[in-house]
Amino acid sequence: MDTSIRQPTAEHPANVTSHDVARAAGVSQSTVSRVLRGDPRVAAATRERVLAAVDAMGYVPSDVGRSLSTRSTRSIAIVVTDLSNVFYPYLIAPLHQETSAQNYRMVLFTEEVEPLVEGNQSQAPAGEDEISPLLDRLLNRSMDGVILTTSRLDSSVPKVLSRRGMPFVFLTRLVEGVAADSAVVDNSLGASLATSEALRLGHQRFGAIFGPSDTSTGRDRERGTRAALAAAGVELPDRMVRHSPFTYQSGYRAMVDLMAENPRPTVVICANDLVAIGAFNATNTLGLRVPDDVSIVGFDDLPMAAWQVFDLTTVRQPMEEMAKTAVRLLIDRIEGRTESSATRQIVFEPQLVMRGTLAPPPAGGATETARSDPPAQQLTTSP
Amino acid sequence: MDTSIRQPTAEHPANVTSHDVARAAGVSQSTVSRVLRGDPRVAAATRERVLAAVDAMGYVPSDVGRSLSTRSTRSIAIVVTDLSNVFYPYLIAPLHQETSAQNYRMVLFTEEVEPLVEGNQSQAPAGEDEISPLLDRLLNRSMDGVILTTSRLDSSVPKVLSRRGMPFVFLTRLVEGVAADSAVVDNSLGASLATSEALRLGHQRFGAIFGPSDTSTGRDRERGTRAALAAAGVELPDRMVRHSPFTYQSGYRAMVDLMAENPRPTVVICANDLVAIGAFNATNTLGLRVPDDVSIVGFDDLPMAAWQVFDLTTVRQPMEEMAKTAVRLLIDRIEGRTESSATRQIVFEPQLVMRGTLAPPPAGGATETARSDPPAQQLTTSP
DNA sequence: ACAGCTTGTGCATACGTAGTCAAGAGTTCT
DNA sequence: AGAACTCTTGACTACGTATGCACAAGCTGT
Repeated sequence: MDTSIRQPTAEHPANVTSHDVARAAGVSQSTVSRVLRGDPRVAAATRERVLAAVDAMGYVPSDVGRSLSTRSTRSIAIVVTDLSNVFYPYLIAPLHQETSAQNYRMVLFTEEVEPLVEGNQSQAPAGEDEISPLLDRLLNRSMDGVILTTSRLDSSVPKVLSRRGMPFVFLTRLVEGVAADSAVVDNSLGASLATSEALRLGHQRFGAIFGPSDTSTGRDRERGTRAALAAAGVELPDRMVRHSPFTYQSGYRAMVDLMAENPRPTVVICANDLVAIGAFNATNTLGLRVPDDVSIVGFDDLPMAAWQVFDLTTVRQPMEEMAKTAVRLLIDRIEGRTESSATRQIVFEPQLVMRGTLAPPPAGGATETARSDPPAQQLTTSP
Repeated sequence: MDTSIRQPTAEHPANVTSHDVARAAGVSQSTVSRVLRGDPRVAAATRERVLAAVDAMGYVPSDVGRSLSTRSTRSIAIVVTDLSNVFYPYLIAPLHQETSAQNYRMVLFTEEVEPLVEGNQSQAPAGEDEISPLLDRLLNRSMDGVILTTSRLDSSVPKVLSRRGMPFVFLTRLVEGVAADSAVVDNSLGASLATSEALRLGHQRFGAIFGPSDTSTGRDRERGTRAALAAAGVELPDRMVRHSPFTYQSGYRAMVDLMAENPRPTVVICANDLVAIGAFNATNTLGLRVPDDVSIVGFDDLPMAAWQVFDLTTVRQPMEEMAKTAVRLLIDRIEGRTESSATRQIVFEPQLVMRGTLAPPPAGGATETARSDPPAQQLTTSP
């Protein structure tokens, strides 16, 4: 009959548990649990009484208690690198939408560039993994599964997750040599679509700002572009190529750099939209007009690609659909709806979105700066 | 001596617990716990033995077990509305950085517009709160605290959190009538800075695209602009004012609409950068030049405001600092470092960032479309 | 040599929920 | 009327970690 056996920690006043509700309703804790889980084996009258007590006391079941008991946290980890990249919101929004719809929670993690700690316990026992802070947080059973969106090709994370039997899915980027479900666009095809269209419009002098070679997106888009050029017998000399991170700044700088080449390219294929927009702004600074002086092509089709001032020709990848697919693949696996052996690789079709930044090359193909030089200087175009 | 009493659920193969480690190391579970928590009262030799077992078995402590025991989850909820708004990455990135640095986890939630469920249990017992799905997830003790970034002024969430004793902080936007820590910029001052500068440059015919009136940011920025204009005796007729959500699209549309007014404003004060960029793009479509034909001012100073093509004059709010401050305020409160009575309202200084979109009005003050009309038509400028 | 202290360790329990098992009360069937 | 059932409920335990308490062993000082 005492009001409370457990002292309520005084910190969070009303820390009502199912035991408290049970006592108030004059039933056992099991019955409270059954009522709340919707178990049919409860008499209607009892159910009413319990629900009344729940309401009166403002009881909210503890998720932690439930997780411990069910060994499921209904939480999904999203691992990204550069959170401030404008690319992410368009991935995170649909990810959140889908996880939420499936009654899962979404937790963000960033994969720090692993700083290769000095051989602390380098002689770890056979079969053991180095547990980085990130891996620790993914493996401490607070997460039911993981979505990897930004793995570099050499990341150890997927390997460890795989070895530990932690469900995970690749989204956007892949890491090879690890069997896992994935949702990606055909990056190589996308890049070749854009490149082929530029060729069709008559471009012969290509420039490219490719992404980092240690990402599958960077590498595959580069491959697609090179393949399309090779098929057309058009060369892409090294001096027309830059590699840079997927950022505005690096796109800007690479473009300034490329435009100093002589003769300069008539079209520049960019690693993604953000890089392309950086490049676009560089042309603005340099006093060059797009597409009159130089054409630009992006990749992703972010909403801002369609903004009037850019009107960027780009390759669309269905990010929303990809994100939602990734969540579904993952939850299927978490909830055991996937035969554990086979992995599912979902590859989406890219689509070329024609807008205003890709047009035929300037008439004559000569550039302004090239005018003062003898034409076809370093050009080795095969006809 | 039996290898395992508990059958390992067969689902996640290696589900090693501290008991397993203890058995392997020949110590008690308590000792394992103490070693891992860094408790000094453990003999060096024992510590070694335990750590060796931990390594060999790849043991990772269960966060759920720990949370249940410590009644702390080290998780912070971030509540936002429109996740795909480009504004958020610049908030989320520093939030994540700081939570991560303080060894907390960051979980994203969205506040759906509460659909006002039909009076289900409208006669809830006195003092009881309607628990929406969001509130349920915030109150189920899986979160140590909450950062509210987008509350509309009429949101019930802060009130309920407050009544339940759940620590929370307002970031960017406020809700009045609820005592809570907050980190916001002085929106009113910021807007008046921008407006005053436009006045100083000679503008007399103002237009404004204000934000939603049910947000503190929208309302306060509107107030600041109106106050500055009133102080200068300059009118802001209703036909020169639009209210719209904080989005690109709505900025674009409102600007098209405003530019059809006759005479049209010589400067348009925008609710934030995204709206301003929408407005900027609209001028582009309409064939108007910025700032030659019309000046535009934003608010926020997103990185893209500095992009060459925009070069947007705007009011900077230190989002990174604000975000990190919010996290610190919250963690102080969670960890009981704040006297529970007093709340801390941190107000940051806005700063006008002069760039290229704000300049003196067109010479003569007459606009092209106004040329066909008698000048000073509806103008009631006091000298 | 003995009281008192320090150090190191294990035992037992709390945290809040889910779910297993058993038991009591009623019901139906033969 | 007794057997077999169904329905409803409570007692109990598992989940994995942290920690208060007790206790054993070693150590110090007089």
